[in-house]
Amino acid sequence: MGCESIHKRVDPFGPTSRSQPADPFDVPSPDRKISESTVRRLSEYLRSLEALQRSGAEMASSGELARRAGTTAAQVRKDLSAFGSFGKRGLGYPVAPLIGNLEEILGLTREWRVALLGAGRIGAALHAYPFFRERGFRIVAIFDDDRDKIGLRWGDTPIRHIDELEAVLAREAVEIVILTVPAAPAPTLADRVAKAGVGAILNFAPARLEMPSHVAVNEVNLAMELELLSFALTRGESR
Amino acid sequence: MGCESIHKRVDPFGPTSRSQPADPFDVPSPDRKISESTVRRLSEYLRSLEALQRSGAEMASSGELARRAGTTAAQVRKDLSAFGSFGKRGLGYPVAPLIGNLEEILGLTREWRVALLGAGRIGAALHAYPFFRERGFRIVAIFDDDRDKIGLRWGDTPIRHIDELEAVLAREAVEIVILTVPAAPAPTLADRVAKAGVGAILNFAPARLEMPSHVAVNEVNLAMELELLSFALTRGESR
DNA sequence: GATTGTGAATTATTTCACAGCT
DNA sequence: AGCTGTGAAATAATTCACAATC
Repeated sequence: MGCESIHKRVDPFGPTSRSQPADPFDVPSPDRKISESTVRRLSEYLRSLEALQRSGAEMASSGELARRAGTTAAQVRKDLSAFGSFGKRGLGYPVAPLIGNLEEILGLTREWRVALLGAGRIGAALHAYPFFRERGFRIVAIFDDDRDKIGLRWGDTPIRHIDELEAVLAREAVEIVILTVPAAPAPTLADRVAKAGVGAILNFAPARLEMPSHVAVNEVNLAMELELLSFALTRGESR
Repeated sequence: MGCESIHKRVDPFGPTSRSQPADPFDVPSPDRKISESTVRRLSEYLRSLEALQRSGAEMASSGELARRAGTTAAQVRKDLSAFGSFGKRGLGYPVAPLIGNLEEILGLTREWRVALLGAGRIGAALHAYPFFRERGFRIVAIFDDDRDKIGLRWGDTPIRHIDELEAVLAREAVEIVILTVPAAPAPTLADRVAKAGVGAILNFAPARLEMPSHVAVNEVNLAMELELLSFALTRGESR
């Protein structure tokens, strides 16, 4: 989208790589291309499975998962089957192992080193969002260009000046940058981030970033989300 | 979508209604169903056109719009042609009038009365986001359940207790609710909001809302957006 | 008996290609 | 000559339906 996405252009859903040999949740890399909508649903399944686990369930059918994730049973099975055979016919999917499989597929079994570019309100909200830590997204650097903010700390992490961007991204081995700056500086900053070797950008600035295809970009446009509702209300009024 | 897209379930993209007779930007309501991805792109075109207008352009070709919005010329023409013939063959689309047309299509020519449900950091960031005002999304009510916050004001708007939800939604004629509460209370609150007659919900809580089909729901899941990048990095590493 | 995994059928979306204006 | 608007073709995503398995 979501879907898109629209916006949301994550290019490198390209073909396969080799999976590590001695992994408790060895997931076969699929040969067919995985669509963004499939990955979004996998993330929903993971959320649903965690809820199921909390409520004590050990097995879950594709129908149950579909109900919780807001899709169809066939869709659930198709999505999962792209990565392997995780279910038992007649019984469903084992909850705990499937959580492990999905974490493996989504790359959530390791820690990701994240930098926040823009220490404004959205940055602050994201920094405080407990989920990020829980899922292994660790904010290791924060940047801003406001001299008044430089040197302040959010938690343990000092706010550094944008001038130090390249040096700190390298030193901290940052892999993902979250861009929460205004639209105007966003494209230039994104270029610098990409040149510094960062492989993924989550962009909250209402600006389109043109990036080399090896950089994954995901756009979150809050304006657009409201406009979508405005459109729905405008057309839906008669129903 | 995104776009495809999971999450982001805005149902009522259903068929047509009558358009008002004496409108400066009378846009024919299309008969075919409009997909969410199309609406998302329309929003991008609007953004691109505004940038073009600022740089003094009077006409824009589908190719130029496509380049800026990150899609193809054919896609731009298809998307726009679903709502009418806005271009001039040989010349392109007139920038200013098309902005008007898109604002009309997206329902941005009127003011929308919005309530914020949850006065935490995400709520604060959204409240401060200047775009909302500019586009006519006016926050007329703020709710929280934290007694310490009740009575505080954000700008002109007092933070009210959730107990007053139904009364204030009705009194303020709220049309859109932005949910920035934790996952646990989200479904119950969404039900109350829907029962109170609100037609659209923008949900930031990581919880699936099951709503009657006349309520448009749009989910923004920040967790998922990062997981998408994690997936891309995990599979893309070899490229 | 229930439920998965998956080709085949269906439906949706995007791209092509070109006739028709300006 | 340049560019739109749009059917037709191609591609992608979803749903169906059923054999295989527990």
